[in-house]
Order: sequence, then structure tokens, then C-alpha cells
Amino acid sequence: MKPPVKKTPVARRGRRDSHRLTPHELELGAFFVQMAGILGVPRSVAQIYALLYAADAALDFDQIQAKLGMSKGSVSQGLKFLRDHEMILSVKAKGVRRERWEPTPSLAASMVNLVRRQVLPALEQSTPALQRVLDGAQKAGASPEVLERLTRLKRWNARALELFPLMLPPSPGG
Amino acid sequence: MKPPVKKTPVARRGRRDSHRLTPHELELGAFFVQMAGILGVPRSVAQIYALLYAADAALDFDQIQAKLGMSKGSVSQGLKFLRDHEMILSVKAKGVRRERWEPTPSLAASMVNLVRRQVLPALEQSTPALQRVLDGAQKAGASPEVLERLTRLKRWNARALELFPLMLPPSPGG
DNA sequence: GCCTAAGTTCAATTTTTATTGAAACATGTC
DNA sequence: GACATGTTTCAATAAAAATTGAACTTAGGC
Repeated sequence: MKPPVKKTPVARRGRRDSHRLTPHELELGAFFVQMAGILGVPRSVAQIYALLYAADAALDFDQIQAKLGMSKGSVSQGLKFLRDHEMILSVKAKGVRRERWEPTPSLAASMVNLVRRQVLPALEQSTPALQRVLDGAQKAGASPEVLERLTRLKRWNARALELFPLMLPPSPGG
Repeated sequence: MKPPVKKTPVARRGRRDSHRLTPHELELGAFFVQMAGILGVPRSVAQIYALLYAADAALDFDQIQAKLGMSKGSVSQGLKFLRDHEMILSVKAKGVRRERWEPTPSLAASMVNLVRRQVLPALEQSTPALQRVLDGAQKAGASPEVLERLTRLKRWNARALELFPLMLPPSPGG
């Protein structure tokens, strides 16, 4: 599995694009990349977010691509991801086609969104699955210990499912 | 990035090893694999854990290998991971060389361990990094908005760092 | 309504991560 | 202390995930 703390993310940097970023932009990038790693978000997405986060003004597609030295495809997909998770907002001056992007006010809300979308569907799917597992074990004549374990697991899942929305409410602003 | 809900984990199954597992063992395996995916734990580890979780008695190395049809290397590394994270216990009859394994009583405590080990080091590393970023931005004459954002981020990190050990205490049994 | 700049899609490729298996290493038994 | 059994290590390989870039689509100004 991926090591607890990444060795060094040298891979794609060093291919002469880092000179476009200030040292503190780079370090903030590394921070977001690390956090993103924990949440299973790809590094390119984290880099885009970090760039916008440290930017004095909203940036457009080409500025992002240029600063990070990344492909159109990645920028497009990255912005889509960030949009879908309500982590960035478009700032549109009218009469201007080109969109410009800035981070949403609340990073906390953004992260909550992210976690919820990963975890909630999994918990929901699990409820009937665990019931089936328990039934199966019962019919197969499993030991009391196993049945007890599985029952606890099911209860745990149910409780998580009811607690989760309370901890991380839908989106009442941030 | 990995899709929110895995398409189908057909890959390595179907290579004629699933017939060794009952339907409910398989389904529990799928459940743990999914949860593991969210936490960034490889599927082989989740499969081993699921197997032990649904087992009436502690299992040894060879039983695990046979039931899951997986290599010695994977079993060894998987058990090491689970041991390191205190998710399984060895049940040793004396005079018997071979170790046998069962899940630790508290799954909750196990998962807490897992999350802590991923998150805490990241948070700790981040504290000085974010300070440097803020300093850098200040010296570079960043806008008040950016400085404010970075300051909030730093406070957030500090708070997470102090709250985390409280939410997920070291290991007072479970 | 046409033309072009802006953005998206997706198959091919690269990069990263997980798994395998054979050789090396332990450890209990006689 | 030699042997056999049980386990770990790690280089090679396979699988999964991220990234690229060129072809395609969309939207806006004229």
C-alpha cells in the first residue's frame, strides 16, 4: 500500500515547470497534495486547488495550465471535479467568454462534501449487504461468536448511517 | 481518480478461487474491500481481515492462503499490516509453531488506529509548513484576502491537531 | 446562422501501487 | 546443532489509476 508519508513526489515536477511557482505556492501545493492523498483525490486536482487558494485574483483555464504546466485534459477534469464538489466558483464578467475561478469561501464545507460523497453511498449499499451476510451465516450454522460479530457490524453500520448526516449537514453555507 | 463506487471488482476473482468461499464470506469480503478502498488499504488486506472476521475459529497462514488463493507474499504482508495496526491477534497454542489469527475484539478501535496513523503525521508535518507558506506570502506582498485564507487554514490545522487525539484516543480498549 | 475561441472527451500512454514467487531467513524440535 | 517447517523479503510483474493530447463539441460574438 502507499507508504504512510510519501517518499518524495519528484515524479512530474522537475520537468521544468516548477519555476513558474513561488516557493510558498509550491509548499502549499505539497500540503494540499498530501491531504488529497488521504482522501483519495489525485494530485493534479490538489495542485489546481492550491494554486487558486494562494492566488490574489481568480485565474482562468490557460493561466492554470501555464502555471502548473499540465495538460488541457487534466485542467479540464480537475476543474470539473472541483466544481462538482463545490470547492471552486466561477467569477464571470459579462461580455467575456472565458471563465475565471476562485476557491469557495469555506474549505471546511468543501472537505465535508468530499468525504460525504465517498462514504455515504458506501454505507447505504452496505446495509442490505450486511443483512444478507448475517442471514447467510445463520443458515450456514455459524458459531455464536461470529453471529455476534456480524450483528455488531450491522448495528455499527446502521448507526454510522444515521449519525453521518448529522455530523456533516447537507450544505448550510460555511 | 477512483470512481465513487467501484464498477466491479472482477479482476483477480474468477481465477477459480472463489469456490472456496461461501456466498456470505464473499459478500463480507466485498464490504470490507469497499471500506478499505476509502481508507486506502489494499484489497488483499481487506480480504484477509474479512475472512478472519467471518471465521468460526482462528486461521493459520496456510488456511488463509488456500481460502483466498493468494500468494505467500501477500498473506505475509497482509498479516503484517493487520498486526501493525492491531487489527488481529495471534492465538498461540504452546508446543505449536504455527501461528493462528483472529480479529481483535474491537473493530472500531482498529479503524481508529488506522485513521490516526494516516492523518496525524500529515497534520504534524503541516504545522510548520503552513507557517512558512504564510511567511512567504507575507514577504511576497500577497493580498489581504490570501493572507486571511492562509491564516484560517493554519488555525484550522492547529485545531484539528489538538482535537484529533481527543476524538480518537490512543487505545483504551474498545 | 457562421466562425472561432473555449472547453470537454476519451483512447493511448505513463506513473503509481499491489501482487507474486523464489530465495533468504528464522525458530522450534529432535 | 542439524533439520525441517513456517515466515519474511524483495526484485520482477501485473493491475489500477492518473495524465496526456488530439479530435470533437459547445457557446458567444459578429
